[in-house]
Amino acid sequence: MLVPAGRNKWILPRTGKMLVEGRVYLSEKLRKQLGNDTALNQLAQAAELRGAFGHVVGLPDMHSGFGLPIGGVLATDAREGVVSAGAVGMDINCGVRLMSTPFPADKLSQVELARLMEALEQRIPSGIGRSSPLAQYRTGNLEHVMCQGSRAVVAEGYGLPGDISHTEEEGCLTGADPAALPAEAVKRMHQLSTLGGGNHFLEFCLVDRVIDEELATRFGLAPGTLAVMIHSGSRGLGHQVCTDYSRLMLAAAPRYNIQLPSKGLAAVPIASAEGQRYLAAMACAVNYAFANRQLMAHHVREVLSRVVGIAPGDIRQVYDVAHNIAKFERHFGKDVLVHRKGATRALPPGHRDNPPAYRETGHPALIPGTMGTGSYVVSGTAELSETFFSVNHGAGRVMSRSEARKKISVSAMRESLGEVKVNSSSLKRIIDEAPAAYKDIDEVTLVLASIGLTRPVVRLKPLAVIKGEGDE
DNA sequence: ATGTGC
Repeated sequence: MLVPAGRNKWILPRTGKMLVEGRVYLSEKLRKQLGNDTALNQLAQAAELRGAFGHVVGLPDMHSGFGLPIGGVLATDAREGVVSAGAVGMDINCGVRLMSTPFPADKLSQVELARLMEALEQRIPSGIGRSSPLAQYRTGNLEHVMCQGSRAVVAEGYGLPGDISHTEEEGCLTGADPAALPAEAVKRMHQLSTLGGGNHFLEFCLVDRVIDEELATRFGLAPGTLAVMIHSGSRGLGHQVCTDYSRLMLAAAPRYNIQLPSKGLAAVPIASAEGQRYLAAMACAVNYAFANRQLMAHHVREVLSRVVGIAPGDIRQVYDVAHNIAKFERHFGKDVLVHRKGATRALPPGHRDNPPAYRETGHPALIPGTMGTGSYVVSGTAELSETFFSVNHGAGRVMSRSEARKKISVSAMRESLGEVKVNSSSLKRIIDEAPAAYKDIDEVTLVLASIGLTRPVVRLKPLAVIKGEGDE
């Protein structure tokens, strides 16, 4: 199915109803690992959607998802093209925030680390179905959060102004309209400041390896220091927006003479009333997710200052990026809607959409690895234009959750975690997140770096991780 | 990913 196109690069040729070809970035090893995964079919199907522009992209962590594969990018013509809820994904603005500290990680005792975890667990509920620990965010009257994102909660005292300038879109995607939210979604916006389950986590880590000294310095990441990574999204709200609009798009597509390649890729014209409403509802969920991570970052500051005495102002936000989002951008001289699903934007040095602090360097792109293994901070280069300035969002699964539960034993998982502290007393409840269920983060991250599309900046090593538990 | 499935 894939035709080699140079080192770590493959073409998915145009066949059948595909309007554009696919470009897929995999090492030989990853291509073998992917095999004939349905992800390649899903990528080919996405290329059939009206207005598909340039090429569809499969990133090194790609694996099958609902509609578009996770680790997939689809750009559609902003005027003539469609928008697909499934091409953004269930967890709208699932994303990652990285905070740096000046604190030397080797000065942190195991007792202090345990205390940090305990204190954070008290403040941040995790797992499925949990409600906000903060009364004012359980009222359902959250129009300001939907419309202003991070800014709304920083204004209420949860954060520092620098957090906003160090967040993608400054923590607020334009075009949000709470009136576009489905009734069922409105019922589910009581979860601000909660972590969630699955691959979401809150991690204390160490800036372990500095690969690019100049960029690491510019990003404020000093070797040996303690850092914190928050991986979470829009919780039940985003899930409901995707579910309801995907169903609506499926019903509406025939009215616009749109032939759908699959249910998961249900789509309507961007210009249609349904398309506009989806984008307005999606922006609400995007902003809710930015605010969610903002609130958790506030708790991280409080706990770090209380337990180990780091001044809150010294805990800086490196950046916050979205992994599941659709945004209007300009590429190859054309206005397009870029759907990124399990993909992170990574703008190159000098790009005007960079935040001012990172205009010259390109903003940091955050790639969380698997629990217990490691994560990367990378930066995009000008050559990354061929992926619409997108990089992989993680390591990518090699097994489904159910497969992982069958094949991985608790003892094997415990061994693979090594010294990493885990909050969960029952590894069985998070076994679908075992490192063995994922690809190798080093291998995956180096695919784009080795062909000059990204510059790896630092590798982070986990010290302790908080995960939401599922069922046994 | 998810008050976890048409």
